[in-house]
Order: sequence, then structure tokens, then C-alpha cells
Amino acid sequence: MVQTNRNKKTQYYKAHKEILVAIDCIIFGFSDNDLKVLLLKRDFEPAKGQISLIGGFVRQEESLDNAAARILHELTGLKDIYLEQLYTYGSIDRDPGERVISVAYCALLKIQDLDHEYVRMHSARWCPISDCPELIFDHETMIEKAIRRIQRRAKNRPIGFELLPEHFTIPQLQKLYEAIYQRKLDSRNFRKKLLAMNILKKYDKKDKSSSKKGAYLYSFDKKKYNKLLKDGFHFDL
Amino acid sequence: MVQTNRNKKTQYYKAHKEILVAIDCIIFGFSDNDLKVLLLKRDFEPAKGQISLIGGFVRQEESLDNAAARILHELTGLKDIYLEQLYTYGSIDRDPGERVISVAYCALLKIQDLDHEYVRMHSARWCPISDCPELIFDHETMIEKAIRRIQRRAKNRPIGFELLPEHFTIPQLQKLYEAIYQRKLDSRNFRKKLLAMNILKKYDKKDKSSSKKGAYLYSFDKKKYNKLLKDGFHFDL
DNA sequence: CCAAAAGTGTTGACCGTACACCCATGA
DNA sequence: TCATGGGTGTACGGTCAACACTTTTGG
Repeated sequence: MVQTNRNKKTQYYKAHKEILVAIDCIIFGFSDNDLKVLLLKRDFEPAKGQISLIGGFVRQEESLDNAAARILHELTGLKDIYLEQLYTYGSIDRDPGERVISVAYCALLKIQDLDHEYVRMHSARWCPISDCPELIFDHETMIEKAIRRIQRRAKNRPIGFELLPEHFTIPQLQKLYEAIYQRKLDSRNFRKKLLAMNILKKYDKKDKSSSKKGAYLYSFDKKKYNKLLKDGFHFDL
Repeated sequence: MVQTNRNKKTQYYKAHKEILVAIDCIIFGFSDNDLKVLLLKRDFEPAKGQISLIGGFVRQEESLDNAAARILHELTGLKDIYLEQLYTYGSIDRDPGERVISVAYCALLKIQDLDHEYVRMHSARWCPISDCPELIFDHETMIEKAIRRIQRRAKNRPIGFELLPEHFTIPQLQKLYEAIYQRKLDSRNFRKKLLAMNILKKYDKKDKSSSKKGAYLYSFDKKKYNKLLKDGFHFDL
């Protein structure tokens, strides 16, 4: 193993210039039958007062993944959030302040896990993906790419479980997929395919918040799910 | 539009530290019925003499995409190569020389377009993906991810056309897909699905380099292909 | 009693896969 | 003439998509 020492720079690469590296997080949540992203009002220059994604700069002593988790934690107070690197944006002029490259991450979280006051304190708010305001720099491009990513993700892993509460109903999950794909799904086919995967635990309790009849609650059986993941599976709709 | 000035730094972000940003290119080619990557022997410290991907540092005045194209061009002499950003690697200790984050790109090129002497001059060589030597840092991880990426890519676009000469035979194309997926394919089914896409132009000439009977040459019909791309398509095998 | 959402099966079309033989030719 | 790779068609099974009615119950 080569001996590394993070506090003392070597001279190997001294001919090369360093660049500012930022993180931007596209944070998705699901509420009111809509897929939403968390946006905030920038409180520093440049572009102060405009709307942007949650972001920050990468520090010397942290990996990209850790930086993303830290930034997410600073804003939401949450840890252990599903976080996935999306793409790195590196046009010269993307940030008018200075040359900054930005590594975009996307995150999925359960809106109800969030302390709403805490979020509002940071002047953040949830925006439906179909109705986003104008954003700074290339942040709209990032969101578009993130949406395409989770659409693909939704086929390979039941991402619904990251976005819904632990106990959820099948109609709720369907609404989520409809929000992700932005189209209506047939409830009979959806149910059939979902249950065929055999990764749900059914409960006797019903959730009556959205209908008089009430819908059965389910949760996600992690054991069965992990087994299925290894074998590889698709959940096409 | 915000006025930008790349030569004068603003003070907005002065509290933040800059980081070295590198590019590494996973360059794929196809020859002798095998998918190959272009590797070279590092001629600078650290890890001098060891085998690595083609890489370099991003300069202040170039975008990431341009940096990748430049680095590819410096080594191969080729321009306008299919190049796609793969992933950004940002562990603190990934490079023992210093803290460097690396944006990996993958490229597809026709081996026969390359000047072999030029490549050898840079002490580069093509390695079959099934038989790579040990590589520095996280470069093996990068290659693994790149392979998964082109396996997926191969389903959404006929990437064969980037890797094969302009005129090619169907058995050649099949060999390529077999190399990408690392498994045998049924020639009848392959042919059927391929021709069903209706994106090939057939020629009367035959290529007799690999059989006595000879195989018909085809080329790729860009018009039909672009039309198909818009509608979206899958080429599952 | 009625509005509103939950729950339930069947069928036809299409697609993917498996599979075997003849052809053309250079050596 | 024979060895080698090129070229061709069919049948089966599984999966996806389309489709409509009954159930429950709060208001």
C-alpha cells in the first residue's frame, strides 16, 4: 500500500490547477399524489434570492459521497438517506460566480420524516416536478436528468419504498408510479405484477384516509426483496 | 445574461478550497472478436511504470467534455469520437499522490481508425476486457462500471456502429454483441431482430475475410436510425 | 342510498426463445 | 470433396395490455 498523507501535499501534480467542486442535490419526495423536489432560495451571491437546488462545496477532507450526505443532512436533519450520484456538470460558465464544477446527486426521502419547520427555516419548499419555477444555472437540466434516472431506477428496484412511509397501500404506491412515469396505470395490472413479485407483507389494518372502504396496508419484506435483487428483476409498467 | 469573466476570479466563493480534477477515459475497441480497452504505462510519478487508463487533468479554461476530448485526442490523434461521461470518483485517498477527483468518461472507437505506431509510441496497448492486468487506483472499478454501461447502452442504441468499420457483416456485429454481453447468441434470432429494426443498408459485395462463402456487407442507415431513436427502441438479446 | 375508491380474472396479441438444415466456396 | 462459416423459418410458451363489474362504507 502506498502511504498517504492528506495534510501534506506531494509535489507530483503541482503543475496542475485546482478547481472548485460543488455538490447539488435533487431531493425527491412524494405527497398529495405528486412527485416533488426540494428547492430553496439562495441566501448568498451570486444569484442571491433566486431559486436553486440544495448545494454546497466539497471539502478537502471528505469524499464526494460524504459531502453529498453532509449537505443533505445540514438542510434536512436527516441521515442515512438514499443517495445516488447522477452526473457531473462542468461547463466553464455554468456558474457566473466562478469556475465551479458540480457533482449532482439525487436523493429519495419520505416527506413525512422531515421536520417541516426545520425545512421552512432554511426557506426551502417542495415543488411538484410538473410545475417548477425557473432555477439558477443548469439546475433545471439536472432535475430533468434526475427524473429520467428515477424513471429507469423504478424499473430495477422498488424505489417506492424510499418515498413512501413504512406502511402504505397499493393504491398509494400506484399513485407514486403514476407520478414518476407521468401517466395513468391500470390498477388490475399494477396490482397483479406487484404482488407477483412477492416482496410485500400484508397487514389486517386498513387505511381509510383516502376512501370509505379503506385499503389494506402493506410493508416491504426486506429479506425477500434482497433475495430478488440478487437474481435481478424488472418491474416494467 | 450574467456577464462572466473567466480570467478574473470573483470573491464570492473564496472561503472554499479548490480540488484537483482529473479525467480518466475508458476507451473501448473491438478486434479479434474481443472487446478491448486501451491502457497505458504511466510515465510519471506516483505509480510510474504501472498500468492505468488514459487520463489527465482538467484545465481552468475547458469544460469537462472538452477536457475528455482533448485527452483522447492527445493520445489517439482522433477527433469526434463517441464519448460519454460515466461517473465521478471522489474518495479522499483514491490517488496516493494528492487529493484528486476523477471524472471517468467512456469512449467507443474503431480500432482500425487508429494509427498503431502512434499508439505504441505512447506505450499504450489494447487489452481484452476479460484479461486485464492489475491497474492503479480505482481504475479497475471504472472499467467494470464502463462495461455495465455499454451493456445497457447496447440495448438502447446500436453502439456496434461506433466500434465497427463503416461496412460490416452481420456475423461481425453478432461477434461484437457476444463480446459485450459475454455470451453466445443465436444467429437466427440475432439476424431476425436486427433486420426487423430496418436500419441497415445491404450491399452486393461480400466480405470473404472470415469465411469461404463470404458474408454480405451492410452499413448503417443514419436517417432511419435517427428516426427510430426518437420513437425510442430496444434491442434486447 | 349513493358517491367514491378498493378489489378482483380472463383473453388475445405479441415477443422472445429454442431449435436444424442447406448453401457457397476455397483449399 | 470436405470443412467452414453464412444464411434461413417455425412453433411454443410466457408476458403484457386491454378490459368491467362488485364491494364497502361514510356522508
